Amino acid sequence: MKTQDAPTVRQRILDTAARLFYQQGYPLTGINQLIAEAGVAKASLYQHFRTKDDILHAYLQQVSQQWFQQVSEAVAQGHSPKAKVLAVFDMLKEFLVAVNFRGCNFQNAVVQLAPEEQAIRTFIQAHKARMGRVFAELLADESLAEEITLLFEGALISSQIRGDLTPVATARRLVERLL
Amino acid sequence: MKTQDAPTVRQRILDTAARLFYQQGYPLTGINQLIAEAGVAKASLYQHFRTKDDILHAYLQQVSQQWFQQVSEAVAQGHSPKAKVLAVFDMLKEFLVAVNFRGCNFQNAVVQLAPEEQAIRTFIQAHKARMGRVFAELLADESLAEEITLLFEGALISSQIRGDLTPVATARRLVERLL
DNA sequence: GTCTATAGATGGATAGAC
DNA sequence: GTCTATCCATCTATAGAC
Repeated sequence: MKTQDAPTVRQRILDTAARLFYQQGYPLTGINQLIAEAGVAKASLYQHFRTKDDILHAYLQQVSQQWFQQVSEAVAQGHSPKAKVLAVFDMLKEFLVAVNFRGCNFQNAVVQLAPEEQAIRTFIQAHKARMGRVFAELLADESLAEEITLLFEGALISSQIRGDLTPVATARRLVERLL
Repeated sequence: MKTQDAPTVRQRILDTAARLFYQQGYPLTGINQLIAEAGVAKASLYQHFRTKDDILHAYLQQVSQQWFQQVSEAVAQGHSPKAKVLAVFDMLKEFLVAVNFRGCNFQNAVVQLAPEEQAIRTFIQAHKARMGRVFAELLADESLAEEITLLFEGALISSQIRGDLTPVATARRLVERLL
């Protein structure tokens, strides 16, 4: 492995892409702005990524990894299945405040995708399926886990639209009653 | 009122915009494609709308009106509050199949908005608030209505991501239990 | 209302020099 | 890896002629 300092450039591109794609949206973020803010040359970018779509894919992979890192930390805090599930909803609260209610990276990406980008759509489906499995493994009740996943998704998009935490509070309240 | 044939051009633009914005997304749909498919001249378009944003706004207003038309038809079919609420979820099923799981016009729009387009974001919030009131008036239970609204939103986005109806079925099942 | 022409910016992507 | 120059397409919007 001779890639020792290469990660620096690639990582700077990915971090900048993560910020811009999330704040402005994927179609509204141009390559020119991306390289300007990342401080890399255009030729360097195209040495690490073949297309803009490749950057989107790599960025989503990175964010997915970070997301499940946060999820498992939240799960570790609860001392019962019920407490673990509720801890995930508490994590969601903190997350939304931290990102200023810009919603879910994956929901946002799927909405902004062009019809032909099937590979990325598939990746997002896998991410969401994995999130569903987190609840399913905690609860050992497939049907209940589906309901909670649905409330989680609803809380994500609704809080983004409203710009406040009330949907998460509503979801958490109902989850507590269901468990 | 001298506007008797003017609606034709304006309406053709709006209908085409509705189709393209919904299928391809707002940023990915260009004015040039819009006028080409609507069969109007560019100068004509700018006679009816000041900016592309104005078209988005008018399109959302039109779709919102049509949406609540469908909702009240669904509500009219039920013979009890519970049946009326469930009828709305049945309507959602038909809607999603008809549009091939492209999701909610308003959720999609809010995700694709640039940060500065506050007026349109406000309109979408009002649309969703009105949808919440539909459930609230049927149930006379504010907190229960919020939960059902949340399940509705979750079913919308989840079915879009998955590309099937299982989230709506899950939502409907839980709603039936809650009522 | 239509048509064409064009402005002026920006899009993604490539090539060559260093 | 950097820089600059450039390709061609597309973007929103305006102007002028008919």
